[in-house]
Amino acid sequence: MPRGEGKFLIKQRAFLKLYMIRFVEEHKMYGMQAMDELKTSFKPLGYEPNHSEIYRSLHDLIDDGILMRTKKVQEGAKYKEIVVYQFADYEKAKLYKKQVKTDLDRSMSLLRKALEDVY
Amino acid sequence: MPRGEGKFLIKQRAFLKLYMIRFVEEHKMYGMQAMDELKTSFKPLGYEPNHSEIYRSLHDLIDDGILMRTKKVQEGAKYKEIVVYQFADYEKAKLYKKQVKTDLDRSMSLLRKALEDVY
DNA sequence: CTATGAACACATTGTTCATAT
DNA sequence: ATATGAACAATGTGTTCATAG
Repeated sequence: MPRGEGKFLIKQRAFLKLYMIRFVEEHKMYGMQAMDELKTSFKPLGYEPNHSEIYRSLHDLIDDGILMRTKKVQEGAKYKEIVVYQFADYEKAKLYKKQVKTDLDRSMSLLRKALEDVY
Repeated sequence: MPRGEGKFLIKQRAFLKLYMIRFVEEHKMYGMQAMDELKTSFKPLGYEPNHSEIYRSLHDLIDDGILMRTKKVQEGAKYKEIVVYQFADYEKAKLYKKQVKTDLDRSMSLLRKALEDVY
C-alpha cells in the first residue's frame, strides 16, 4: 500500500513498539519479560502477543535507530546472557511516540464512529 | 491463527460487513454507492476503503447466509444492471451485528488502555 | 527448561486486470 | 466513463524450527 493513504486501524507492530519504548524508559527490559507482562496485562481483553511479534518490534526499533542492544548476564546462578536495550536516540523515540499517539487517536475515532453510526 | 485466541484489533472486513448490513437496513444499497459514501464519510479520518474490500464484504455476507443478491435496472436512461441486496436472514444479521459490537468494544478497550499506559 | 532469532506458512488486504454496460 | 468481479501481489502476523545456554 503506497503512502499512508486509505489506511484502516493502527498495526499491531506499531502498538507493540510503543510498549517496548515504554519498557525501556522504565529500565525493565528484555524480550521475554516484556512478552509476559503484556500477556498478563492484555489477557483480560483477549489479546496475547506472541514472542515473534515482540522480537520483531524490538528489531524494528533498532533499525529505526531508536534503540540499541546490550548483552548482560542474567542474575542468579545461571550465567545466561540476555539481551537488554537502551535508547540509541531518545529524541527519535519521543517523536515516534508522538506519531503513534496520532494513529491511536485516529483509530479510536474510527471505532467510535462505527459504534455511533450503527448501534 | 486458531481460535479467537491472541487476537488484536477488529479486522477491516468485519468493520465493513457491519456497514453493509446497515446500508441494506436503510434500503440504499449497491456496491459503488456504499463505497462512495464510506469514502466521503471516513476520509477526514484518513480511511478510504477500496472497491475490492467492499465487494469482498458483500460476498462474505452472502456466503454467511445473511444477504442475498438481486439484479435491478438502474434508473435513468442508461439501462445498466446493478446488483442490489436484501436480507436472506435478518436474525442472522442481527446476531452478526451483536458479535461485531463485542469486538468493537474490545478493540476500543485495547486502544484506550495503550493511551492510558503510555501517555 | 528459558531466551533469542530466523524461516516458513497462512491470512488479510491492496493493486491490477477482465468484462459488461 | 461506471459497476462488478476475479487474479495477482504485497504485507502483516502466527507457527514452527534452530541455536545457545
